Amino acid sequence: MFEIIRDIGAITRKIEINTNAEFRRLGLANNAFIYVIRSYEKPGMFLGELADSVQIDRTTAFRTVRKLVDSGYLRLEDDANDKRLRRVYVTKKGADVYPELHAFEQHSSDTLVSQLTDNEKNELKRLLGKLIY
Amino acid sequence: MFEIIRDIGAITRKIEINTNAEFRRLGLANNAFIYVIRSYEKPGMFLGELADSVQIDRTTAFRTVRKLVDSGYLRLEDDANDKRLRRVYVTKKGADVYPELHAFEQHSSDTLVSQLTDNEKNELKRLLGKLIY
DNA sequence: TTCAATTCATTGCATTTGCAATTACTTTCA
DNA sequence: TGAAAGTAATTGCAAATGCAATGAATTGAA
Repeated sequence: MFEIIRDIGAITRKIEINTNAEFRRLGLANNAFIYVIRSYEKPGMFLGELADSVQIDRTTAFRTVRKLVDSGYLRLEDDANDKRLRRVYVTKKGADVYPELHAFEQHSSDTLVSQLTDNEKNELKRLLGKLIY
Repeated sequence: MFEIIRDIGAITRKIEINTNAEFRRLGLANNAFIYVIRSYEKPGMFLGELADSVQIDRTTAFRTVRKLVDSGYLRLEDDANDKRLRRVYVTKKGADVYPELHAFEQHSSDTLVSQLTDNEKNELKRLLGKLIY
């Protein structure tokens, strides 16, 4: 059953290479596009929460977010109650680029599952949702 | 359907972090363990072939393999017919460590699919095999 | 209520990464 | 055959990465 791990590892690396190449022109390579997408969809996550949600090392995530703040895609806001937390939001620039990012993600996904029937697509989604990691 | 891409990305990153932590003591972090496993199972791939089979950048793969040659896990052999090619084999040291590497991979995989029935496991494997990447 | 354990963000540092370029074959095709 | 195109391995270099450590804030348990 280890083929599952190998398959998803290879798929992930291939998609990351493609997507980073696609968004390098926007300054969103090195998986930076991920943070813009997630912050748009769920505004106000704190840094560690955001990192954990995509399973990226917190220090790497921290530095990428800082870069995205510098380049104007994201902004940070101190939490009112817990002084440790800094919450992440997209700026207008981030919101403006979201549709393009998401469309490419959608396109990558469509290509990936293009040989599956609709039933199989749903089944795959369901099964992936049951995985424990 | 983009959830599929997100799920497998997060799973892959999480598993890589775990596995790298596990095999750092053997000098096999940074995905180095992957090359030992693959070279053991399919001896004689040339460098680019090995890199492509796991979807890792060829230059990164090249440097990792060189490190593994230096540390005694792998060895290279010039191809007899095509002078460009260098084929990769495990050494005794590499072969000796393979069972442990594969057992951990097996264990990670078992944990991942532990909430699935046997039928679901087989179905997941089948569906992943149909993906285009 | 106090102090130990936990959880944040952040930094230091050595290592790794990967794009772009180079060199050395090999293959193709006119 | 011979030049052009394609495919290896390899290197240069700037940037990214991630483990380990730090300090500040919060939580929990006695």
